[in-house]
Formats: sequence, structure tokens, C-alpha cells
Amino acid sequence: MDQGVGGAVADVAPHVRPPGRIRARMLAAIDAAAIEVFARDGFQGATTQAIAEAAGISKAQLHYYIGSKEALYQRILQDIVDDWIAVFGFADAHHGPRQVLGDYIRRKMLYSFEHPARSRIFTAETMRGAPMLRPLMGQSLRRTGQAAAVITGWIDAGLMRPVDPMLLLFHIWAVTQHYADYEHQISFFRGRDVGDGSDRERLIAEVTDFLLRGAGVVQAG
Amino acid sequence: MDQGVGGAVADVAPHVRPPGRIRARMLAAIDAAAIEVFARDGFQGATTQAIAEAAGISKAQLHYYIGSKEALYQRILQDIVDDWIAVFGFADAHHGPRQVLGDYIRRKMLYSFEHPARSRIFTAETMRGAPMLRPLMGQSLRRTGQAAAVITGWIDAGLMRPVDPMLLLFHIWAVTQHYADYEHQISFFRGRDVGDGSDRERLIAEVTDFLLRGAGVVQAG
Amino acid sequence: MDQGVGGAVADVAPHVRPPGRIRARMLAAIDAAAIEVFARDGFQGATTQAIAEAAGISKAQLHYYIGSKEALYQRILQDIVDDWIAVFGFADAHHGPRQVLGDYIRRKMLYSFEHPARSRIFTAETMRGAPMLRPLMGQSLRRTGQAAAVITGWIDAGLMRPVDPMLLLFHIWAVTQHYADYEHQISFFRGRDVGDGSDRERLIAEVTDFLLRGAGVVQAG
Amino acid sequence: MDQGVGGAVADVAPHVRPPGRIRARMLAAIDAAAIEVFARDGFQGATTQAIAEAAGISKAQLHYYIGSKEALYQRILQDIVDDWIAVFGFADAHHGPRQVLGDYIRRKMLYSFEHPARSRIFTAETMRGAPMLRPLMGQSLRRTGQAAAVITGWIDAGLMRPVDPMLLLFHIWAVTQHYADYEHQISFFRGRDVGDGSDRERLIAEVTDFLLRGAGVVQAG
DNA sequence: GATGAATGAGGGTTCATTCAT
DNA sequence: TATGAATGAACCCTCATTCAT
Repeated sequence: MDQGVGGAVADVAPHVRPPGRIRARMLAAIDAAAIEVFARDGFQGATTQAIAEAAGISKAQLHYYIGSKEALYQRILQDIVDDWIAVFGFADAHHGPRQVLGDYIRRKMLYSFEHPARSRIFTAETMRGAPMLRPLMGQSLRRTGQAAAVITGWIDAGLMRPVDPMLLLFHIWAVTQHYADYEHQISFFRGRDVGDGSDRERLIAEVTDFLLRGAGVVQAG
Repeated sequence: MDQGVGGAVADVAPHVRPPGRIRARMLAAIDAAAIEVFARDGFQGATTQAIAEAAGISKAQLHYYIGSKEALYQRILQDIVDDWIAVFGFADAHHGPRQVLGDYIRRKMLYSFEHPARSRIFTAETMRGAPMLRPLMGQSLRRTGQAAAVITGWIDAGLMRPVDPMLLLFHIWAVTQHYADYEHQISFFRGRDVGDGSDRERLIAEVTDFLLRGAGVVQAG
Repeated sequence: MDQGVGGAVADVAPHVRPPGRIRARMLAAIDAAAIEVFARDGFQGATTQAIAEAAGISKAQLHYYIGSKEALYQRILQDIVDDWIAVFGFADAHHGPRQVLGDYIRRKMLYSFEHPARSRIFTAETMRGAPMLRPLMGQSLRRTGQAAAVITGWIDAGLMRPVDPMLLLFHIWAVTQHYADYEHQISFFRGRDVGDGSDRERLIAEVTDFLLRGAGVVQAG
Repeated sequence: MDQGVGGAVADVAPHVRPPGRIRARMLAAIDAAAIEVFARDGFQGATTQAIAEAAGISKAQLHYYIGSKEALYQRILQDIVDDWIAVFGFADAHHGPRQVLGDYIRRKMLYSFEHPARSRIFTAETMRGAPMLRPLMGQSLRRTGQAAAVITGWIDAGLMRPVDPMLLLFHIWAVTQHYADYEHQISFFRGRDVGDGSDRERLIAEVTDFLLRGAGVVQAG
């Protein structure tokens, strides 16, 4: 239902007997269920009962696999953070802001479309002060600093107007994230599901255009 | 409450205790406490114990005032929605997009700075599907539709580029809201509290500039 | 609503200023309310909140008058026992079983019609082992013994067949009481309120006939 | 309980633990405990704490089995109603009133002797308006109507005097039920437990005689 | 691996009662 | 007298977790 971005590498070779094949499948099902429940009710509000039901197993069985509710939540959070890193990937500065930022916006929008529940979990965790992300925030800051430096380089090169680079990254995040966090409201207001087939490219184009104009990226990119 | 015709004499004197003074103060303290707790833990995750402690009273005393956790939450949600209406106010189309949108962005940013917890409660409620906002979403949609019509008018008048008006409203919301929802992260990344004194105007200016450029509002505004 | 059998003696002389006129009226209203609630929910199940609401006063005011829930219940129980003594009155043995038992049956039936809630409170208290009637049961047993002796006298005189006198008293009680305790069921089954106007005499006649035949009271009475 | 067609092989061996053995024993113990507590304190007055203590388990364990206090009460009520149907069984009209009514009275008296608490729960539920018996009262009325028709047939055949058939059924119920509802009082007054060994037949005989005479059932029956 | 049973802690809420005004 | 406020205990029920089988 809600598969990780990386895809399932271990499942390719059928003759391999990975340790705990059943276990791996159970964990995938549990993760999918937990993501929905955590996204809806938050960490404190989620119950292992609800997760177990969503996964179609008993509470006892769930605990056999997850250890504890907090461990499950931590593992999912870590997954999401890993996803961000893959989405964010931001190294090829020489391609210029139009392409680099455009690609980032596209990947981020696709993630919002395909993993809205994961996106919401991250926002919820951040809203409550991110107590369980603290250990990871150092590297997150470092990565953001690097990206900001790249942007500064573009500004100095006259490829875009002089904006606060970090604020720009926030704004890109805010707008793209919105399509996941406010999915229900957007669907209700627009009268159609967010990012359903034919709509995706239009939304991506509109958002990209909006953000690049806001950033003052010059036409030539 | 039960005043005689013309008003009873005993009620004139200003030293008379106005009915419900204690109650009014308690409710204000409870609301303040509940807003923090709901913003941190969500509706399901919040406990009346935590709210009572934050308000400095006992659980029994809390329930004496609130009726039920759900009623308290509903009341706070309603307050927030009322706040939005005041912030949104969007009627004077003839002043043009630069001023009207600029004022809206400013009010919204100030609200994020001054009431971040309230802002987060709204986002959290929306993220979980807004089960308790459903009855109010009709009028919310109507108001948004009216604002979109105003924007369309500006586009037709050549005052801004042709964007999807509703998406523009989403984007403005997303960016301004971000300063409340991601307050902790932003503070951590920028090394200073969001919107503290001297910073406010800079942030408002940067956000306003970014959003109006994104909307393609022409310079003359 | 549910006035005691004895009527209000103290209200006759209007020039008399009985101590606590207001108090007396409050107590009467409280008693009426409490009787309904205790009859419906039992002693343990009744709440002072429900009684206060039925009496149209606040919980604090209720406690000002009643002292405690248990004291209120005890007082009402005592009232009911006093009512029984008045209804039971059984001294004129020489009038013979037909008249003495017939009059008793009639009074008991009228009490069931007019004070069904009081009747039910007594049955409920008896059903749970009568913990609060214990102190009064000695005199109750004595009175019953006296009545049994009268019946034995009638039997010896050939005025009725040889029944166990105490069982006969139980049976009379059981049948007459049934019209109060099972009021709801009887109304539902018969399609009319128990003992409404025109029906009363028919029910009394049928019950009297049934019980006296069961007792084998000879026709001459 | 859930046997495959023809019986699964694995279920044949007697050493296999039948599913829910523990559960069945717990439920039986809980029912027994709950019947006593509900009979004593009523539905509202009964506490799950008291029931758990009477069953010798913890409150949490109790709720693991019962779902809710109301569900437990409903289940017990349904059991009692099922008992009534078995006791009432009233189909063999041609045996005449003496035998049919006599058998019914005997069964009802035995039920009062052996299940006084169950009997009291029914009376208590009826006294408070039978809110949880409402759905079952239609069929109860139907059954009573059929019994009344049988009695009418006997009257027409001259086998008993012309009584109101429904009232007769009420009176039989009232008297037999009394030995359960007023068990404590009767034991106290008579100085011996109701229906203990040697006494049962005497009480049944006396009650049967009393009721059949009241009904005017002719000697030959 | 899977499941029913068990549990101490805590969930939201109501209780009878008291107190200051 | 009357009322709003307050409270410790108890209410029904669910929680995350463990354990025996």
C-alpha cells in the first residue's frame, strides 16, 4: 500500500533464501498499517490495537514483531528520513537552478502524491517539537547548509535573484509538502483527488512555475 | 443573568462581583493550556491529565469547566476558525492584488508568529481528515471561492499573471502556515526563535516578495 | 406529585407560622423527586444530580436540605413503612375475614395505584436484603404475627379454610403489590394505564374475589 | 461449537484442548457473580469492581471477557428471558387447567427456589420500566395472549370459573415470583430459608392450592 | 510463529460532598 | 438560603505489554 521509495531489492533473486522471509513480509504489512494510523492519530494517539487491526493481525502478534510502539514509530521515522535524503539529493550544482530546483520540486511533489501519510507523519513529528528526530537533525542541518551554499553560488553567478537561501528551501518544502498535509482539504475544495493521474503534471507544472518565479530564477535556467 | 425590568438597583454598583469572573479566568487558563497540549499531542493523544496540569488544576476541576475533552477541542477549533475569518478578510478587491494579497500575507504571518499552537492545531486537524471541521467546510469553501473570483478578476484586468486562483491561495497558505507548523525546525536551523522582534519584518518582507513574485503580481500593484 | 397517605396536617391552620415553611415545601418537592429516582434506579444507582434535577434545584441546594443521600433514602423508607402501617391496620377482627381482608386488599390496591413508586422502593429494598430496613423488621414481624393470629382465630371459627396464615398474608401482599411493581408491564400488556379511573374498581373486585376465594373465605363473610 | 462437516480428524482425540475452555469457565464464573451483584444493586448501582471481586478476578480481566457492563447485563437478561420461555411452556391445553396450571406453578416455584437472583433481576428491570427488555416484549405479549386464549377455552368448557385470563396469569406470576423477590423477608419472618429441602413441597402445595382455588378450577381438573 | 489470557497503569468522566460567598 | 467552585474517590473502560501454551 505504501511502499518505500527504494523498492524491494532483496526480492529480486527468487532462489535466495533471505533470513526471515515471512518476517520481512509481516514487517512490510505492519509498516504500511502503522504509517496510516500514525499519520491519522499521531504517535500518542495511535493505538497498537488500531495498527494490529489495520495490519490484519492480533495485538500480541504485532508486539512480537515490533518490540514496542515507540520502536515501531522510530523505525518508520527513520525510513521517512531516508526517503527525504533520496528525494533531496542536490549535488549537481552545475546544472543550474532551473533544472536542479525543478527536479527537486518534481521529486518532492511525487513523494507527496505517492506517500502522503509518510509526509504527514514527518510534519506531525516536527509540529510537536520533533522529540524523536533530535538525533538526526544535526546531519539534516548540515545537508541543508550545503544546499544553501549551492544556492548562494547561483545567486553570485547571477542565475537567480538574491533570496535568503534557507528561506527559499523552506518555501519549496512548504508548498510541496502542502499537497500531502492538506490532501483532504485540497481534494474537498477542488472536487477531485489530489494528484490523480492526469492532474499530476499540471500540478507539478503550476507549482514549479510558481516557486521558480518566486525564487527569481532567470529564464535561461 | 436574571435582571429585573430596568435593572435591579443592587446590580448598578461597580463593586458587585460580575457573574462568572472566576469562570471566565479559569476558561481562559484552560484554553491556553489546552491549545498547547492539543498542538503538541493532537486530539487523540492529548490527555485531560496533561491539560489539567498545564492549567494548574485537578482533572476533576477541569471537567467541571469543560464538559468533555471533545467539547473543549471543538470550542478551540471554532475559535481558530473564527480567527481565520478575521485574518482572511478579503473584500476590497479594487485595491489591487499587491495591497490586498500583501495585507493578507502580513496578517497570516503575524498570526503564525503570535499563535503558532493554534495554527498547528488546524493543520493537525486537517491532516487527519478534519472530522471535526466537516460541518464548517462548506462555508470555508464558499469563502475561498469568492476570493478565487476576485483573483480571477485581477488576472482578467492584467494585474497579475494567469495562475490557478485556488492553487495560489493554497500556496500562500502553505508558506505562511509553515512558519507556525515548522516553528521548531526553523528555529533550530536558523539559530534564533521564529519571528522574534527584529526578525519579523524581514521574514514578512521576504515571504511577501516571494509569494507576490510567484503570483506574477506586476510591479505597479 | 406523590403525597403521603396521611395528608398534610400542619397546613390546615393558615395563621400558624410553622418553623421552616419554605423548608417544608422544599423537602416535599425533594421527596417527590427522590421517590421517582430511587424507584427507577435503586439506592446505589440513584444520583443526587438526578434527584436535584427532578426537584428543579442545584446539587448543592439539595445537600443543604438532605444532609446525605443515605439520610434522604432512610427518611423516605421510614415514610413508606409508616404508610404500610396505616394501610395494614388490621385490628377489628370481629368484622370477619370477608370485610377485614377485603378492606385491606382495597387499601393496598389503592396504594399501589396512587403510590407505585413508593411501593417499588420497598420491593427493591427488600430484594437487596433490606439492609436499611433491618432495624424496623422486628416490629414488622410482630404486627404480622398479630394479624396471623387473627386469621387463625377465623379459621378456628370456621369462617375460612385452614391455610397457613402467614403465607396467606404474603400472597395478598404479592398480588396487590404486583400492580405497582409490574405497572409498566401490566400497562403494556393490557393496553391501558394501570388503575386509570374506570378500571380501578374492576381490578379491585377481580383481585379481591381471587384472593378471598384462594383463602377459602366462606360466602357469608 | 465450530465443527467441520463430519468432524475434523484432529478434533477427535480427547486430549486436544477444546477451544475456549478457559473462556467458558470464566464466563460462567462471571455470570454467576454478575447475577448476584445485579440482583442486589440493580443495573445502575452495580459496579464492575464488585462483579470482578465476586468473580475473583481483576477489573481489567473482567472487561477482557464482558465487553461492557451493559453487554454483560443484556446477556444475562436474555438468559433469564430464555429461562422464562422454558418455564412457561404452556402448549398442552387438553390436559385441563388443573394439570397445566399446576405444572406451571410448580416449575415457576422451583425456579424461584433455585434462581432467586435471576428472578429478582427480572423484577428490578421491569420496575424501572424495562428499558432493556423492550425489544423482547412483543413476543412476550404474544405468548401471554396465547396462554390467555387457552384459559378462555377452559372457561368456555366449564373447567374453571370466568376470570380475566390475563389477570389470572399476572396473579400466578405475582405469587410465585414473590418467593424469590421477597426471599429475605420470607426467610426472616418464617425463621427458615425459603424452600429449603423439606419445605419446598409444602410451599408448592400451599401455593398451588391457593392459586387454583382463586382461579376456581373445579376439583376434577 | 501465533494466540488467548492476563495485568498494572492510566484513559475520560461522574460521584457525593464541602466550602466560600 | 442559594450558588458556583472545588475535590478525592470512584466510575467504566482501554492502554501497551507480557506470558503460557
